[in-house]
Amino acid sequence: MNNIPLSCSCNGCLLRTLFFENVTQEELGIICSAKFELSYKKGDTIVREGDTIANFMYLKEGLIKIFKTDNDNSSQIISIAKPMDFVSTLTVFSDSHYHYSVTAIEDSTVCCISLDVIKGLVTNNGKFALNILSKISIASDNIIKLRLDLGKKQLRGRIAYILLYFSQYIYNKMEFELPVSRKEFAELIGMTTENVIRAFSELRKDKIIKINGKTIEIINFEMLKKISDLG
Amino acid sequence: MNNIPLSCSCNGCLLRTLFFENVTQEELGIICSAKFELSYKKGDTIVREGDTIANFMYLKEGLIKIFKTDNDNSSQIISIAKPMDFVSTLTVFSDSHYHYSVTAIEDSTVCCISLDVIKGLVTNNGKFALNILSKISIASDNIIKLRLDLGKKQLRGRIAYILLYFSQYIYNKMEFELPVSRKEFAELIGMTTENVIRAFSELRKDKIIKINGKTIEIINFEMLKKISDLG
DNA sequence: CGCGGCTTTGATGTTCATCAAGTAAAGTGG
DNA sequence: CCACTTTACTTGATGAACATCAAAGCCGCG
Repeated sequence: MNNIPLSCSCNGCLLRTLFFENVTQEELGIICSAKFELSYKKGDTIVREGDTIANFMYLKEGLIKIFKTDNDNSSQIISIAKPMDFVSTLTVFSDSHYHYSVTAIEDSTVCCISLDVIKGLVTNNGKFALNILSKISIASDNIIKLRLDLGKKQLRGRIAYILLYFSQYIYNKMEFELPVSRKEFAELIGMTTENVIRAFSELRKDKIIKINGKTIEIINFEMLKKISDLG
Repeated sequence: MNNIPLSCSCNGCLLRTLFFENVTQEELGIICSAKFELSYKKGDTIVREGDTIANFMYLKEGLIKIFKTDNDNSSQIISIAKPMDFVSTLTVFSDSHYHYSVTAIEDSTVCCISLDVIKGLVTNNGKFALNILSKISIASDNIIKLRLDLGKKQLRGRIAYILLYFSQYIYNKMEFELPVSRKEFAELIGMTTENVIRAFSELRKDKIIKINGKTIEIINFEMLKKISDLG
């Protein structure tokens, strides 16, 4: 009954444990032959606001930003997604067109499965449906929590919060390459580029972080956490 | 095969068209006997952050606020929900406890169905599952859109935006009773009570709105829309 | 090599929070 | 029902936080 060719890359893929725990071997065979992977270089556009939604996409490798462009040339970054996160944003099941754009901020690999195939699975496999519901809810709630948390902090608190987010949630290291420009950082926390830079400089002068271009090292974690919590 | 008693209130309920379009008469019978309605007076707590989630709840009548309380005694209002909207917030399918609190801001009626019953329907009825997925996505996306829109505006823009939200989305009238206090308005847009009042006064002086206590009348719609759009 | 975008710092003005103080409204207990 | 307390509302004055404008150095890329 195992319909997956041994050569299929789905066999060793971590994403299986995320979404496809509850599917039969037969269903996995369908997914495996229907799926295709796309690679993107840093800076490449993966999804453009207004595009028709055809595929269910999630991130296998890399890092992406989900954002919205305004009439003028300013943007708001909604969230940063890491491997195992949705790419397709939340409107996959509720609209035929994307509400937001997605761009790779590191070299990335995206796994795509036709939305029709996924909808077929949801229709025929109740456990899969419940699992997807749960995953969608978590993804939404994370974004809402991010926006609420940022909304009640001011500049320094927001900066500290996002630095900790990168350090703990994305890289799990005290030293890391900032994957976004100062401008993008500003677009993520809703402040100006200049003030992001100023806050960085202050944190450096106060010996809370070390900065070398895009490389950030957290040298006073406790203080950074305090600034994030109180500020 | 019609298992709904003619006396059952589900028969004439608008909520049926929202969630239960795709269920069989038999399934509707199950829902009908499992559901129960709860009434709340203005100011009553419907859900408290941290409570165990037992029911799938949506608003039949009234108006509610979904909010989060901080360690100190300040709150952030996440959104205002009107009839046909979710009450249970988004974590129903992803966590066993509520992340947010819900309070009635007008006399309200909530329809409750055991979460087990809903999960059973999702498992056995694929079309129902897809419909729930779609509704959950829309609810999430609306909240995210609200937070993003507010985030890029300043005081006057936020005030105008929310006034239009009440006028157009909730009441569909140019004159309405503001369902929230000045303090709650401030908690919704993330500014202080004093500045909300000041902005109201300015809009009144500029003859864009009339204010009489909680009664608001929009007398220059175009200008209010311009303020909302531009900032 | 030079252009454009990113980064950095400083100076200036706007927007907003905070503090203070007073009025109005609404609930509470005798 | 009235005195009392509390909560909501309102305005002004002040300072802090932040955006904007300006200028200069840096870097990558055609």
